[in-house]
Amino acid sequence: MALEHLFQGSALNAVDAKGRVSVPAFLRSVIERRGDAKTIVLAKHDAFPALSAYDPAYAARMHAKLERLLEKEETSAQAQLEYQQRNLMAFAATEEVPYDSSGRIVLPPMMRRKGSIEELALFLGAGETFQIWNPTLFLKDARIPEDMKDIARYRLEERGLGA
Amino acid sequence: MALEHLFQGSALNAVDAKGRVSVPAFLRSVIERRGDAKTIVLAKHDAFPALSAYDPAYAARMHAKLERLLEKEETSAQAQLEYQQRNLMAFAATEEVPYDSSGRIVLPPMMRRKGSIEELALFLGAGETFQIWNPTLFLKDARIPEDMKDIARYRLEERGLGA
DNA sequence: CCTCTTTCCATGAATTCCCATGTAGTGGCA
DNA sequence: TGCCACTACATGGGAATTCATGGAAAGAGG
Repeated sequence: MALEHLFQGSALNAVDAKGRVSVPAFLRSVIERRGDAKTIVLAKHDAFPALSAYDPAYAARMHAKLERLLEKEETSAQAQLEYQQRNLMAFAATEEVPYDSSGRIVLPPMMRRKGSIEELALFLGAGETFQIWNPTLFLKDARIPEDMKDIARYRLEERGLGA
Repeated sequence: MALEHLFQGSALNAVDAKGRVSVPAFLRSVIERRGDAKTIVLAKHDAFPALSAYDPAYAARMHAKLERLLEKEETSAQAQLEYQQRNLMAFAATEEVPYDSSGRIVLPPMMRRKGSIEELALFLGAGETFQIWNPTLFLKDARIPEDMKDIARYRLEERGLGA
């Protein structure tokens, strides 16, 4: 996968009273290069108390991969069930949200809660996907390297917040 | 294959006294992008006590797929029988229902019963198809991952129901 | 004529769209 | 090199639309 199609960089944006957030322009440009949808897919991150986000084309590839797996493996009841579960997680537990001409999405209330997002959203590029964090939780999480936290601190200072 | 336009997201809608339910707008938009029918096809889900639903175009593709399977293994009488059964299930055991201008369908009584749907219908995107559950049964089913149940619980709370 | 079904209208809430503003970064030009 | 338009972005507010949902009216069938 070409480098110019990977999500990278970081930004800290405000979430307004209506739940709107600007998706950083540098992430949007990657989304639009990877496919031409002006939409992102949101999911609860499976390891962190944050959200994971990606473009619809990525979601479609995940689906295709699941289907191929199912057809290969013998149709044991166990394999069938696992397929059903993963499929539900991949689609029912995610939400596709469009961003408007100014690049904003509205964080669906459910996602906002699952990701514990409050008034600030920390965007972090992660290659095939990117993450959206509550910066406070990010700084608290013991699993996050100090260097990464420095980035978050920098973004907070830049805004005159944090300290 | 139509990798774009997959069903995703979740919603909990009311079923009124006449058996009417609003199909969530985000699912309708996928249906109409996949083909231009304002109709959904309902079937009993083959693994869960719920309904499976999709667009007419998907039904047609399933049929084509079954036919191809048959031609491949034409020699086997066993395969013939399986084909007949699956074809019957795919068509006789399904109902196609149109939704009106406000996006509502009337759940056919038989389907309502097969899916054990009462006064609430939980819609879950599942990629090529979506599911319609009685939220109570969903929460009871041991095969459903806890993360998925959280979503159902959230949708119930949102409505001031459940816990 | 009565019952069941489908169509139409009504409404409140939620969501989307559109325009306005501040700010920062870019490049041109004297 | 210092100043000034110009543009891209993030953000705010309010207006206009859409959505889910209830109920009434109209139509079909027995």
